Amino acid sequence: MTRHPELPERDRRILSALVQAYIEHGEPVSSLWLASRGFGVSSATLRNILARLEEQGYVHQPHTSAGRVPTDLGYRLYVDQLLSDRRVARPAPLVEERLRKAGTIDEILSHASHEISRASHQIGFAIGASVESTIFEHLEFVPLDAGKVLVVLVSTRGITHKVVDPAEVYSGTELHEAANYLTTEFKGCSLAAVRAQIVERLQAEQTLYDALMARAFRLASSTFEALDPQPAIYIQGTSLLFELGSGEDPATALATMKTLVRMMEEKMRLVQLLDDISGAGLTVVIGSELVDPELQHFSLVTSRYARGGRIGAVGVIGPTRMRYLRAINIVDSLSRAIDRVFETT
Amino acid sequence: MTRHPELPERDRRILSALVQAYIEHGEPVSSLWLASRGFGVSSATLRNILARLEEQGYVHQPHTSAGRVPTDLGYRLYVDQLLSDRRVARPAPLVEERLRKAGTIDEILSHASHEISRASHQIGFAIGASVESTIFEHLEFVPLDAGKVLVVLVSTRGITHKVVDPAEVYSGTELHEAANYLTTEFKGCSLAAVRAQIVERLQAEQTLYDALMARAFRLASSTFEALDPQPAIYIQGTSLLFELGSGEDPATALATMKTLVRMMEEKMRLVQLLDDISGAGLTVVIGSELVDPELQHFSLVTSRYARGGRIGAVGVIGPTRMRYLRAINIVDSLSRAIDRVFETT
DNA sequence: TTTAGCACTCATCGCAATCGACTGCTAACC
DNA sequence: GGTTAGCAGTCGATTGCGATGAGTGCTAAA
Repeated sequence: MTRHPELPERDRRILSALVQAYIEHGEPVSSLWLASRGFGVSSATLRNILARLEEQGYVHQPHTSAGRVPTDLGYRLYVDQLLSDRRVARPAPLVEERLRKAGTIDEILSHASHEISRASHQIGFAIGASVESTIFEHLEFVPLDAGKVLVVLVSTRGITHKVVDPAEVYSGTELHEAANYLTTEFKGCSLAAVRAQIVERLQAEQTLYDALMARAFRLASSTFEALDPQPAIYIQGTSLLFELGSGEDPATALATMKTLVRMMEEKMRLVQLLDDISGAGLTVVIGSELVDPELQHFSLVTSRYARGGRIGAVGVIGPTRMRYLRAINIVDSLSRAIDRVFETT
Repeated sequence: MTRHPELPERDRRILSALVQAYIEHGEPVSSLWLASRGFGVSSATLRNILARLEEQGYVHQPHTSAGRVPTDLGYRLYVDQLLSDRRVARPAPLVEERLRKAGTIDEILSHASHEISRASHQIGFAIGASVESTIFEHLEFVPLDAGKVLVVLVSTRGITHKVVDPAEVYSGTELHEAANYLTTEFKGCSLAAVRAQIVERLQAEQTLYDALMARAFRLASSTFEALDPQPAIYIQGTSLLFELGSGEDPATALATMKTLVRMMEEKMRLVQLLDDISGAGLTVVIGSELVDPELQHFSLVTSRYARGGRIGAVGVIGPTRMRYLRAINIVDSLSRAIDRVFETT
């Protein structure tokens, strides 16, 4: 995992120190400041090194008489170093316990995103599986007043319900039998497959040799036709938005908030973004490495999980100048916790 | 509804024009500008009048050589005048139709808040009933894998579900019978009453002359014990946050956003706030009239609804400098639409 | 009571001077 | 060759100041 082999060890240490300092204080780092941090060299030497690092594209000067700020490439080297040096994240048994107590997948993911946000002081998110990879488990029809029917659908994604108002009237026992029939028929199939099957069989209705089944399918169709094809996404930490902006000038902070609030609303864009990030396991994507031009100033730390038939991702989104070490550890330990919880469910 | 009787008609007209101008342009209004709007008097006269209005607390000067800005009292007079002159809001049949299509109360209120936000370009909200005023309708237990049970609770508030993992094992038919028993037993009671009854009967378990009922109550207890005592609240329009701030200086806009984002997170505070507003029907509360010191610069336009056993409120929150006329009409027509929808459900 | 005229106030803008935090470069040094 | 002290140079940030102009309050006349 060690890229950038051309860079001497000392330069690399200095660059890391610079990145850390910038992350901590948010101001351009000067040669004098670095010299005071005990590298055994003077500020003049550091100036030479910094000039070289700038030539190589790792750092950048906002203006001639200013210190240096890491570029995305600089962050990249810093993060790569973190990832290669890193020990396995210490487990967080307390958090895992709390996740385990949450019943449905929805609740688990909601908790997870909340936990990530709380610990990282950034916006945390968790994303579940799409209909393609969600497995149908159970269906139940509950009669309500006035001929309406409550449909309860249980799948690996969790439980969803919906009230439908069918044209025909169904008796209580009929509903019960229909649900039983559909459950045994489709148990173990993906939701997408179930939906396809239902459409298919309805179109060739004559093949349905039993009136009960025909009615069952008509009832089921309204449940499955409107299934959201996108995976659920949980986002937490909107209130931290304005903390990230503190210390910087108001106009920048405002722009940052705008972008992120818009992102939060356009959840689908975030889903798309995460789909694009192909890497398995823990991944860090920094600023310009993201395709979306609006997100040039943000970084994404994500980790996929895939256990017990459930797949998805958890992660953090924040400014490129974020505490990567902390974020990486939190995301990693959370995704491991989710793995374990799903494994034993 | 006409307060401030001491104010001459002409002064009042001028004040209204000033408020409208300020709402529209967001800049202090000068005597010259007002003179150009055809009151038949010169700017000098207007200056005299404005000086008097300032003395009476209706307007305020940011600094000596600036125009006038309405105070909260000024807004109050303007709004009172609007309310007394106002015709009944024109109905919005399209919106009502859309609301009617939404099945559950949750969906109706969610739609309503969204509609309010969209139409008013402010943050819209809708708030439902608390457990005290929600009526129990129906209960269903659905067996899942590994002894877990899905509890589906239908009430006037909508449908909620929950997975419980009971210590005992229940058969499918037993669950069915238990649900039927509990449903017939409690149908029509408020959720709060149901909860109280269950606790009571469990504590005096010996009075339960039937093992089935005893088990049914134990199962039901876990469903009802954790019922959220607070009413549901739906908030929409967060993305409009930054539109309100545009045009003003970034620091102010940032502060505004901070406050509102925090409000959105602390939903309970908003609920409390709404409870404090006692007035029936349409109410406008302006800036300092709100107790909360953080909300000094915001106004609230709300309207209660109460039909078909459901009570609650819908409304708009925005800066004191908001388009009151528009907000009032929207909130009023929406709350009437909700009234009608609930009436015929 | 209204109005014209006028002096006065005060935020805003542009501009020049100053300050100071850093750098880049050169020349000496190990 | 790498390192360091010293110094000139750059450029953003801050400060001070005068001009500008929008808008008021006041006074005296209509």
